[in-house]
Amino acid sequence: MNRASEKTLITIGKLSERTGVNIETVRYYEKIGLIPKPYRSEGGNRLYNPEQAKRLAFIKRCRELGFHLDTIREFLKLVDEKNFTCAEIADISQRHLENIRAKIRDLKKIELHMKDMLSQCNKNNTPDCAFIEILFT
Amino acid sequence: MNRASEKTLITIGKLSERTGVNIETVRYYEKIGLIPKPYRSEGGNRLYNPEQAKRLAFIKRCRELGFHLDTIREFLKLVDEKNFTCAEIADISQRHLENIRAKIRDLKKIELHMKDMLSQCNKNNTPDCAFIEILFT
DNA sequence: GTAACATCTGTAGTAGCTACAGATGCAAGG
DNA sequence: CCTTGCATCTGTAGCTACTACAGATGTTAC
Repeated sequence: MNRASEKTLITIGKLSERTGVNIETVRYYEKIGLIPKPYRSEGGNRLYNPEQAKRLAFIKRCRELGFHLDTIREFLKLVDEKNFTCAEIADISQRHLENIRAKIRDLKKIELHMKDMLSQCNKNNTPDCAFIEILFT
Repeated sequence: MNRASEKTLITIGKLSERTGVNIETVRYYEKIGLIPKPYRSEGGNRLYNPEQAKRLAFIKRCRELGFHLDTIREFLKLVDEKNFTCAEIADISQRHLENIRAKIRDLKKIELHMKDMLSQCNKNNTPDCAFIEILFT
């Protein structure tokens, strides 16, 4: 650590604040080896540099897109080893996109089914409910 | 147990087969009190009657619609106690429908974002990937 | 120096299953 | 009657991706 990097080191609290990733989650990512072990202060508190913050932000964005941690791990490995091609990344992402589309289709089916059943309900204060009827028989 | 009911009792394997619910899952539902404890054979094997099979099928259908076990538990309690109104059931279901719609909206946003990023990829066998670029910076 | 806050480690809990291990139950064939 | 082989049994541990503590320290501002 040189003087310049010391200046830019931040605590886990600041890191969490800036990336929007929970402190506990940051420690969890470290534990499972998704992010490297950070520097420590003399007392033992974690200290992160901008590079590590960038890495965490990347993970956050991938998570928001619904990627599994294992897939993110794969992305990071490829990037770290500078051993990836756009075709390869695009392929993984394309498959993920298909999964998302499949999920949307599934949910739409459920939505339709729910809507349909609810439309058959009288919504009265009586114990005759089409929704329950349909599902129970 | 009378002679008639004895005839219709089925093992957990048959129950699983007929309802499409995994054997382990049936035992899990029993453990968490979602389904009542079944009869047992002299040797100790579980035996189910049609009523219990119907209950399990109801749970299965609710799960397929994405209801949480806690909600299903609530449904069953209301039905068991014959203490429900259509309005009440419809209300719970309506809220669930809203959740499903919210999920669909979220997934559609992700789909769009993914599609957009992927369209910027050159898909070459080179390590310059728009997808990674966008997420890393 | 001390109060107040941040961070530390380690463990246990969440949902809804699933996957064993190792011991029995049970039904059919010889 | 006995064996073979499949079905079930109990109990525990694992999965994903976190989250929530407890109880002990680090750090900072006054």
